[in-house]
Amino acid sequence: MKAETLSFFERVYDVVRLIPYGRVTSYGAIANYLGAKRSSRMVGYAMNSSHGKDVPAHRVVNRIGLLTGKHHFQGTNLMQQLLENEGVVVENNQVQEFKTVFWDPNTELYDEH
DNA sequence: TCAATGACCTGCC
DNA sequence: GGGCAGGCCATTG
Repeated sequence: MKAETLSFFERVYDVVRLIPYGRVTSYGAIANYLGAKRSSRMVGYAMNSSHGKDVPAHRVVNRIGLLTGKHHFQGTNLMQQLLENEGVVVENNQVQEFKTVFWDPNTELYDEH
């Protein structure tokens, strides 16, 4: 909430907000986009602090498309509901066609054709 | 300041 | 091919 808070967390939020509608990404992809591929855990940790912010954390899943953070959402299947609402097929807490709905900031934003 | 946590990822058995 | 354990880095107590 202060200038000091503006760090990895805010950067993660910014990238998450850039996720298009009906698309999802992984923690590692965001971390890699931030230049800290090894800080993938920090991305998830940042999401933990994203509560109360306009950050579509439901669009962020692990590298296998598993809704690991669903447990942290308000409802039990709220995260899945939001994803399905955007057209993302989710089953057993797992995103179907993950590679199809997957949105890699490194590829989409930079777009190094 | 030190130590522990964490919505992960990669590597090894 | 599947499962288990360790490591990384930043934030919080």
